[in-house]
Amino acid sequence: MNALHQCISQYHPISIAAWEALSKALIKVEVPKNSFLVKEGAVCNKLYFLERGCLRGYYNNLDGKEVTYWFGFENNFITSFYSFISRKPGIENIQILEDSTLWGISFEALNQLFDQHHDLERLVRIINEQYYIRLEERLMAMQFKTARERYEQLLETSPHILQRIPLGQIASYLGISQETLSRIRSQV
Amino acid sequence: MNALHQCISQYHPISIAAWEALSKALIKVEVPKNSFLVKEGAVCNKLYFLERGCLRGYYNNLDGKEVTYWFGFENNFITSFYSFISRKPGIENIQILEDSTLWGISFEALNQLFDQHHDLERLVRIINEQYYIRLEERLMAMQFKTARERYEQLLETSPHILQRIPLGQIASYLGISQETLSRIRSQV
DNA sequence: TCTTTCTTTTGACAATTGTCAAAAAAGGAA
DNA sequence: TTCCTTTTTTGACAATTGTCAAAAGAAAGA
Repeated sequence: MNALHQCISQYHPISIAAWEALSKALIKVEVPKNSFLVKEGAVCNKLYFLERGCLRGYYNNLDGKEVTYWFGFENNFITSFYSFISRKPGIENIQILEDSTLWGISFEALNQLFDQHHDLERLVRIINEQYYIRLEERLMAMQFKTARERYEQLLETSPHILQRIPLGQIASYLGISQETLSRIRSQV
Repeated sequence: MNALHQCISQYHPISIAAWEALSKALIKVEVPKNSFLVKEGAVCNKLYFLERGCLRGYYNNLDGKEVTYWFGFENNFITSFYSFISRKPGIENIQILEDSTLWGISFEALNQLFDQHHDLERLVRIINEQYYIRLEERLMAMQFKTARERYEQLLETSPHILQRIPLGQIASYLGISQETLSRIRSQV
C-alpha cells in the first residue's frame, strides 16, 4: 500500500484522515497470470491500483480478433473506464499478463469517500486530468504518425512494454498488423 | 449564460451558491471568424464554454502542415487542455471558424471556486470523465477502423461537422488526406 | 532430453492510402 | 454579374500497410 501512497503524493497530497479512510476501503487482490480482472458484458465496479505485475485491456472486434488498446504496469490505475464511470456493461476484457497484486475500491465506496473528503475527490480529478493528457498524446500519435514513428516513440517512452508483452499484442496496441511490426523492427 | 447552466445540469446539478459564484467569475468573450482564442507557444489560462459558433484546435507539424485534432461546437467546453492543466506553453492553436460567443474562466478563479464549492469541483471531475470517454472512443476508431469506417461513423454521430467545416480540416481530423476523403465521399 | 505449443519472421501479393499536379466547382467581394 | 480566391475533385503513380501461408525460432511441459 506504500506504493499507492507514494504514487498519490506525486499527483496531489491528501490529508491523513483521507488516506486512512481510503486505506480502510481498499481491498487487496492477488490474481494469477492469464486470469481476468474484468470480463466483457459485466459492469466494472472497481477502480484498481496495480502494485505488482502487468495486464492489458482488449476487446473482441467483429472479425473475432482481439484488439488490445492499453497495457497496465506497476503504479498505474486500472479500471474499465467506460463501464466504471457509466455504470453500464462494457465490451472490455482486462487480462492479467503476469501474476499481479492490486488494491481495489468499489464505485460506491469511492463516491462515499468523495462526500467525506473533498481532497480525495480533488486527487481523483487531478489523476483523471493527467490520464486525459496521456490519452490525448496517444490519439495524436495514432492520427498523425506512421506505424514506424509510433513504434519508435514506444521504444523511447515505454521500452519496458517491448520486454514484457508479446509482439502481437503490441502490434494491436499500435494499430498495425503483427507482420508489419515485425518488419519494422527488423529494419530499425 | 442559460445555455451553460442547462449544460451543467445535464452532467451534475450544483448548488445555487456555487452557480452564483461561477456566474460572477465568468467573462463573456465575443470573437470574430478567423481570429484565434489560443496561440501556440502561450500558456492557455482559460477554460471556455462555447455558447454560439464553432472553432477548431490544430497544430503545425514538422512538415509545416496544419493538423486538426478537434472541433468545438455549441455547448462544448473548450480549452487547450494540456496547457491549461500543466500550466505550460502548448503547441496548440484554437482558431475561430464562425463568429462565436464564449464564457471564460481563468485557471486561478476556477481553482479558488473549487476550494469554496466542493460540488463545483465534482462537476468538473464528472465532465472530465465524460470527455475522457469520448476521447477513448475516438482513439479506438483511429486505431482499429479504416478511413471509410471513420468517415461513416462521423456521418452518423456528427453530421453537423460535415456541414460546417471545410473538407481539408475534416480529413485532417480523421487522420487521412483530403484527396482520400474526397474519394471516399464520392463512393458512399 | 524431446515434444508440443506458442510466438515471431519471411515471402508474395493485394488493398489502402498518400503525394503531386492540374482541373473543376463553389463561394465572396466589388 | 464578373473576377478572384478558396475549396473540392480527379488522374497517375508511389509508398505504406494488410492478408494469407509457411517457415523458423523460442518457450513450456513431460
